[in-house]
Amino acid sequence: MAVEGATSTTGGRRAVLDRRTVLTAALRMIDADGVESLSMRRLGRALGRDPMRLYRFAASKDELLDDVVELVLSELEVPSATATADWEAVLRRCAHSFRELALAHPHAVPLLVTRPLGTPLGLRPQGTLRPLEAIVDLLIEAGFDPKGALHGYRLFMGFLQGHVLNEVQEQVADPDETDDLLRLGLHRLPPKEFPRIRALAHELATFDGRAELDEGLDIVLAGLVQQLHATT
Amino acid sequence: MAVEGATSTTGGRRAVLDRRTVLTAALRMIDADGVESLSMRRLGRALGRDPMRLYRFAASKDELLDDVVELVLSELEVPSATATADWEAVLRRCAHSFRELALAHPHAVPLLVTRPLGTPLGLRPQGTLRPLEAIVDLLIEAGFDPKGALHGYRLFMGFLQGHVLNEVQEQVADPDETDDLLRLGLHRLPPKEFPRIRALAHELATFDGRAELDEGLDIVLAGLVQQLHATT
DNA sequence: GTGTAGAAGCTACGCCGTAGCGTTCGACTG
DNA sequence: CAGTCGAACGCTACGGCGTAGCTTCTACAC
Repeated sequence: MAVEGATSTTGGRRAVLDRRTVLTAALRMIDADGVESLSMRRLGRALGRDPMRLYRFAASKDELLDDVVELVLSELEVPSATATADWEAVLRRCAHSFRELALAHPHAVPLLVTRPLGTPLGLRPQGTLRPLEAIVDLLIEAGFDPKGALHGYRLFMGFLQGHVLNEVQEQVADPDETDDLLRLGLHRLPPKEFPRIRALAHELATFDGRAELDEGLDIVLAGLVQQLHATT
Repeated sequence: MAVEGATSTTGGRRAVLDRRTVLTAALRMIDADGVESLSMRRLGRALGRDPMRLYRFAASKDELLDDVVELVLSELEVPSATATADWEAVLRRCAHSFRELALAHPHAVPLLVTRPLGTPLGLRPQGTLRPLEAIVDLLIEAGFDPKGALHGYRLFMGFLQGHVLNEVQEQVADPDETDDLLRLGLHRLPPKEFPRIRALAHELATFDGRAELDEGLDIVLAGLVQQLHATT
């Protein structure tokens, strides 16, 4: 059960514990059983190491969680300096990349949206700030003034976070049940008070996140385009 | 039943512990010191009661947190059944109410966006579902078909959550510092890699959440109006 | 009184994060 | 070669956590 990297020399000799190994093991643990299942002791056990060893790579559990967020975000496809031909297409691509990341690590989503809350910008892991830098750069390159670019980033990223939160909520109470009302547990809601929700059972059960993301992107990007043209 | 719900200060006699008292005390604790400062034992101590007593009102700490979310959301100004002529204005009002709620309880925001994630719709506290019911009702009343209304709700609420997450992040590293770069700790960022962010120090430091919410609402609501006209 | 139901409290178990300190071991110095 | 040193690693312990199980208290019905 011990997760080990490449054993270097002698067969019985374990490789030196490595920051990346620790973080990926932590992420794997979160992916498997959720954030609250991750403890320093269990992570140590999974790595076959003393839990205290982990403090070589993160000063505290909080910092380790921040680093996990950085690890996840490192997979995000972010606008690069070269591809600035069509900034709308680039943002679309980035949005879908973010969505796919969230779907690949649904249990990490609470971390993604929550960890930055307590930490001032400058103290966050730098990998966490790359999307901000890249998108603001993209928008300025596209003609926005700095303030407009920042607002655009916030609108875009806020919308994205909201969408992902919506989509990851898609939780089924009883997957074996075929009736939509029962699948979502909606039968427990008093019909007098929640007629609309109950009537939406089918729509709720057949949620197409990808299409809805594009739908939202249409609106958000149109808004940004209009703001761009209004200021120039 | 000898349950006297009176809040009266009955001289030497303590009032019977009450669900609402427990939840408001929990919320006060979160407001004061953040979510992770809330423990059953500390909450019990704050109420002058045995921690185990709290399990009369919530089956677990998780459920108690869900109930705190419900309590916070109960203050949200949600569209009422009395049909209002202008649904856009109602949504605007609701959005600002949500924002004010978040600013009043910034430490509870992680809970607000995070708690629903693990729980199927039908199993969530009912107070949590009232905004969904009300807004979908409003949109259908305004002419959307059910599916469109649901999509509209998701877009609206997702945007709102995103905005609030953005605004609550507004954290200052060093409030005494006058220089914007230092206030946000941005001086730690390597200038070569983060030129845009560093240049945005002033814009970041002077964030007008209210105005930016309205800005975003303009875009989102315009998008909804257009969708409404496209389908009819 | 006596019974009873609900409110309140106590103890204990197995976890948790992490401070402090000791041990092992490979590589380098002389 | 012996000696030194720093990094990698582990153990123990402390105070706090969520909560299961059980006992005690109190107010009222009879």
